[in-house]
Amino acid sequence: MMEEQARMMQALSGVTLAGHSVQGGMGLPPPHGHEGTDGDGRKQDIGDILHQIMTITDQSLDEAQAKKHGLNCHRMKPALFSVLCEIKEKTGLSIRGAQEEDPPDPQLMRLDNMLLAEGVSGPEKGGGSAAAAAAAAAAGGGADNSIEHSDYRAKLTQIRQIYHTELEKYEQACNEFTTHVMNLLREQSRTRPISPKEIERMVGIIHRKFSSIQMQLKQSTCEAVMILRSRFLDARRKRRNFSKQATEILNEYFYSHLSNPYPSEEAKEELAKKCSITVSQGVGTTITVSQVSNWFGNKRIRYKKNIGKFQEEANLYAAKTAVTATHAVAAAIQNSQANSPTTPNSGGYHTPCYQSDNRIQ
DNA sequence: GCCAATGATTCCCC
DNA sequence: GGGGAATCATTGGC
Repeated sequence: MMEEQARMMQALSGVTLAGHSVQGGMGLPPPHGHEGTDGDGRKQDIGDILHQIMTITDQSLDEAQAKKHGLNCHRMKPALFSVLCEIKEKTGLSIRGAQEEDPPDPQLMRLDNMLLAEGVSGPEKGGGSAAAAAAAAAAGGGADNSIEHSDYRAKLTQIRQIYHTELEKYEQACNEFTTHVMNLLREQSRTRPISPKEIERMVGIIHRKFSSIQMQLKQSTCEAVMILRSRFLDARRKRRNFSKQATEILNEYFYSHLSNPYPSEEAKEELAKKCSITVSQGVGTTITVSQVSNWFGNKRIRYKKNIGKFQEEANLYAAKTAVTATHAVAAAIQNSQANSPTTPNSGGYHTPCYQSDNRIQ
């Protein structure tokens, strides 16, 4: 370090301070040898000033402060600083400067593109994202997957919010830190040679550090989205057999409406609700309207294809519903006898109407 | 492991 | 858009 300083002093003693007057009128006491030739006198001046700077740390605090103040007010200070800055530029810093123009990181670009495609970064599209729709489409889902769809969107929105909050925090911290460092360097530039370029470089370094942190955030956000997507799609792709109770409810409806096994939207909703209640008691899953539609679609075709095979099942449900109907009628009669005459209880479901003929076309 | 059952998906038609 | 038909893919019993 001392060798470096000595080298700099040596170098400076031969430097021409272009554009700066170095003659007389100094804030400090006149240096020795001032009466010599003009060139020699200047060299001697600079040598003395540098000597004072170098020895400032060896003095007491008060002395040093006084000397520092004197040096700060010295009319040659700007010239000296500019030369020192020039030397710094020409030495190590210029090498670092060459590394500044980094090409855009391809990994960062990939992450940015992905976050944009998933709807995490960039403008929000209706609270969800095109990706949600794309995911639904990729899974081949029909229009009615609202439960899973909204769930996916809600989680994606959550990720989006966390991402933006964190990003904002990083940006704020980056700005605060940059301002702090810049102020510090500006303050220090009064006592040591710091060029604006150097400050710029320092800002660049800080920004790069913070963007590497941001990259980590982007990476973990991408991972979170990937996990969410895979879970969402897996949940849709995996087939789960309906519970026994759910199948019974659907079969009861099917065989009791064999003449017209096409439940209305309301009936489908009601069936889905009923099935979900029974299923949730057992497995913990819900059945959607589209699943009910699928079930009836499959059932109609399979029944039609092989009526013989399903005959036994049809009889079973016919008997079962007949018993239920008998009980309902008995209860109604009993009820009418006990109270005033009322209409027989038609039950929560549809009246059984089993027919031997197949009306599916 | 095989195979029937079954829920889901896709394509096509009306 | 809903339904039929074919097909895929998974489940569960043997």
